[in-house]
Amino acid sequence: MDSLDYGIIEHLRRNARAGYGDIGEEIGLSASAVKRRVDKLVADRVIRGFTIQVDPTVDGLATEAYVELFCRGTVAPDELRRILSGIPEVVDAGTVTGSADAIVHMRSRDIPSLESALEKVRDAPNVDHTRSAIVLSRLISRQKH
Amino acid sequence: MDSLDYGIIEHLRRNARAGYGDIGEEIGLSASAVKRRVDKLVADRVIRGFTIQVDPTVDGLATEAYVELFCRGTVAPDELRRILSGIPEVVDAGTVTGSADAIVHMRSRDIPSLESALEKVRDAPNVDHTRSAIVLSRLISRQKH
DNA sequence: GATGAAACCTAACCTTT
DNA sequence: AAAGGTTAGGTTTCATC
Repeated sequence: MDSLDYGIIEHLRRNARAGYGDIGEEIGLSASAVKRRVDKLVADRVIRGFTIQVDPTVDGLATEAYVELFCRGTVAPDELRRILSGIPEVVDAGTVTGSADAIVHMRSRDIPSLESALEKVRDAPNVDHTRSAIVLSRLISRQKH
Repeated sequence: MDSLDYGIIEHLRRNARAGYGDIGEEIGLSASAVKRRVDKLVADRVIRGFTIQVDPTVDGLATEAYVELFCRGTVAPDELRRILSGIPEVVDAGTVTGSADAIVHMRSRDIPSLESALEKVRDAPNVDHTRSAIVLSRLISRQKH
């Protein structure tokens, strides 16, 4: 991971379909050298995948909530991860400092489907209760990792 | 936007570098038909961009927090957006129901840089106070929209 | 959907450090 | 050995029909 790799990642972030030649021109390498580095970055899982950013309305996932999760006793992060990974509406989650054990960001089609996803979260073992804040209007949405 | 377009989007989400021929094989279209559709999806801003998913540790943004934002009086969402968009550490934010006015997801290098970013949020006009929950361990991180 | 020229990807081989 | 350049082939893209 040197500055050339960072340059490649930076370029691919802006345009994942860029040609190796184009990238090489920017950072000062030949196309094949760039390809070798990209292949290595993918093999090393530095680059996790090539994807597209899509207009959110296409998914019809217009309803969002930030949910605080309160557990009974101590719950292992791995167990929480296992539970939450089975709920597709969970976009983002982490254990946190403060009175809640975790914060879960959920995205769903509408309020009823959000509610049923929330029930799945609440029905998990050791989950005591949740506190939800429904998103009224999205302010920032930056595409990061 | 018919089912073929959805198929194309689905395929490109999994692999943004897929060839038009490969995509066409899956959905039953010729390579040129796929290219025309992809070009149109990009022109119509349904596809917003082609990008990569990168190992988060590469960015060195290891510290995260969910911050509740409490404002004085009423604050227009547009004003909040203007303020928050100037703070690069803000990954994600939305106005919400409940006692807080907004929830802001921040990502930063370390605790000191998170703190200074938080100060920028708090120093914004009409922001009364904030309540932060620092992320201890990331549980889920799904690449959506 | 098909065609053909231009661009690109890819792997093998060579050079340099 | 490790990393970049060069070349040649096969494939893909892209404009046109």
